[in-house]
Amino acid sequence: MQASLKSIFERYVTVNNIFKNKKAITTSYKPESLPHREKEINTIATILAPSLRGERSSNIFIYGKPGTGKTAVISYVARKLEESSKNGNVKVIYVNCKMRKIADTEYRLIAHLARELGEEVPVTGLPTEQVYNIFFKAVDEKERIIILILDEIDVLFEKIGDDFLYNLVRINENLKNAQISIVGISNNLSFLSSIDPRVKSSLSEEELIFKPYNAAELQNILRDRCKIVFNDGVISDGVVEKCAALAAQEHGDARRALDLLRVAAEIAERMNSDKVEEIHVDMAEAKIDRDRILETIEMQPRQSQAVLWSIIKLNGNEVYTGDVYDVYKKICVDVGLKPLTQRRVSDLISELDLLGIINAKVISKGRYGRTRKVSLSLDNGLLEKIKEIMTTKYYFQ
DNA sequence: AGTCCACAGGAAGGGCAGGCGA
DNA sequence: TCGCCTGCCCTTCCTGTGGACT
Repeated sequence: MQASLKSIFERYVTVNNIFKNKKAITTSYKPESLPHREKEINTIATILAPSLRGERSSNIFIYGKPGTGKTAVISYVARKLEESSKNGNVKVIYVNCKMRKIADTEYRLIAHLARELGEEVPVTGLPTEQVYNIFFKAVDEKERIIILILDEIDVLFEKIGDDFLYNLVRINENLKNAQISIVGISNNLSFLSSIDPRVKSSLSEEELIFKPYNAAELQNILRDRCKIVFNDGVISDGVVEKCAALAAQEHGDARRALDLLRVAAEIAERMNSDKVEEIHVDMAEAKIDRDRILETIEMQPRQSQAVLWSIIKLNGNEVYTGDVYDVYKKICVDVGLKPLTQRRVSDLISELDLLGIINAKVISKGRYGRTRKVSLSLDNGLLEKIKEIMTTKYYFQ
């Protein structure tokens, strides 16, 4: 092993100046206290408490912007509830509806729920009705209360409509032994107004709104976490304040604040610094955005990358859907891809827009038609990096 | 006011893969 | 093996649209 490499590894093994418990700042960490959410915790606990006596509690609909602690609070209460339930008669099932391959179709969602209850359901092949039957049977197997948490429920609704919700909120009518309570979590308040009124009234028997954290609250959250995660004195003055202020600008997102702190500390560690300084937070902010976009682009299917490449090649001009499609067809010939129809390419442009990689705005050019004006939403440094990846790794010319 | 353009975007359905039960 | 089912990606067909032009 080269001497320099050896010294790098040795330094990581022998000294770890910054982190005391790095796991405590990862997304999977479940904190033992949730500052500034005591009221919400108590409210939810009060609503769900009847389940401990074997009675069905009201369904709850929770709304709040990302990073306002919705998932953390409900997971915390659910965990405590399961711990308090004697003979395990309370079962909590948590589903993140944003997860692909788990909850992006009605079949997959119900199959996933059935699997959570120990049933085996094939990935495809069965009629959806049969999967419902398997799930209903598993639920009703014994006397118990099931609390079903559907996180980002609006995402699922957009994909598959509200039939599944209709079936789930009415499930208790057909159960003999068990009862189900549903907790729906959403970032989007208008979601409730777009669902079937019967489903809406059942789903939102209780409603809770999580307000964004302000900068002072975010600072408290970060300071609490710093005590667990970092060694004493490694966080310089102003670092916590800066992370909190940046996250407060983004609708009071605690997750963003913690991410900034974590990445800043990692950068400081990599730079051999004994302390995390404000400059590391600036670098962390740039790195988080950059990594997210690069990772997203690399995960795109080749057709989508070809569309993006055609937009990159046209960058700097007035670019419309028709122009993108013309260049895209040439690129397909160059790299041996079968060109898709304009209709499909139009959808791919929309998807890239949704991912925040490009901006696509529908405009009308009068008698010259209605189209989308497309531009890149990437800074020059990132654009150069993307060009490098696209040409060397994916062979676009 | 009517026409026209270049699409946007919804709906329907084809074709394929993967899987099940008989 | 066959018929049936779902998911996914895609095409085809269609209607709708905003504003420049006539």
